[in-house]
Amino acid sequence: MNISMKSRYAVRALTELTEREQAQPGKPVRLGDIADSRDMPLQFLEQVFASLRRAGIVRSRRGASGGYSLARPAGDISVLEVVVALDGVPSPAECTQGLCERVDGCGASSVWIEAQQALESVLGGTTIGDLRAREDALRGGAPMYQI
Amino acid sequence: MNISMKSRYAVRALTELTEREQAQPGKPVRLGDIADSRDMPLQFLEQVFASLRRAGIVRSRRGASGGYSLARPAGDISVLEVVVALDGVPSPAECTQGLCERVDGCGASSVWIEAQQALESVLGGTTIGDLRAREDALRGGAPMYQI
DNA sequence: GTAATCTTGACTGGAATTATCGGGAATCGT
DNA sequence: ACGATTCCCGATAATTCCAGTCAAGATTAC
Repeated sequence: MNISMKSRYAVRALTELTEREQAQPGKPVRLGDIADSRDMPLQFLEQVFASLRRAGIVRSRRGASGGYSLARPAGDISVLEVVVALDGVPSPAECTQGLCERVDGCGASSVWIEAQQALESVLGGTTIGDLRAREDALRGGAPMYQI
Repeated sequence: MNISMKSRYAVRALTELTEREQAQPGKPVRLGDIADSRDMPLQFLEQVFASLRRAGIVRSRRGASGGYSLARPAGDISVLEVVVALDGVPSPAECTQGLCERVDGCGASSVWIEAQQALESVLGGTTIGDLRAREDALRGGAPMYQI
């Protein structure tokens, strides 16, 4: 169940990235801006985004006025995918990865497997786009559009 | 917070304890027997069972021909309860414990909370008695829980 | 060319995990 | 009473993992 800071930073950062892309479509977003606006260590985020890029979740453009963009629409990127890219498949116990301590007659492994499936179901059913929408809702009826 | 070896040993050990109690009701089971039969370090198990005793899951009897007994029927002991006794509430991210890094406008925390609830639902809905029954099924040659 | 930005790998300090050790206290059979 | 057995408990060691930092390199815009 190792959902580490990497994954959590990644989810927060991707939500921020989505927001900024919506504001200025097509323009890459600097990692420094994301780190600043959500108070995350920049150099740590660099590690995180390197993994996200290898996983095909974001695209990068180097050099001046470079930055990161989503490789796909935010609604097509599940939280599970992000977690897998950074921490691997979230499993409450190693049993679920075929490394059961006692292969024969271990009734316990079934419950860990079920737990893992439940976890995957929740994380796989939520996208970065969903989280972006939830943040809008949390911000109290979108002050920009208030009458 | 992870599901550590302590919790996994505990679940395995309690399943074994249940089996042995069914074979010889009323007789305390030596920890050494449990450790031997499922290949777990005895002194580590002692730590585990100290926690289980404090949590009211098992009862102990000291001295020669002493040992441990279940404090309640195996069907009334949930896996969640065991995990909580050893590792605390299993939460995929600290957000869920009221320690969100960014309280205001963090849409991400909701997904971690949902994940935790799913986890608790699975672990809370399975008892040691269930696992014991599953082992019987596995040994009977009818694998019910394969993926 | 120069500045901005991503890319990569090594490194570190601290914390958590997984035990191990050594003795102590209660209990039973004889 | 006595000794074997078993649980009980605190300290400690070995290992691994995590979160973050550092430093140098590659690529691009201007």
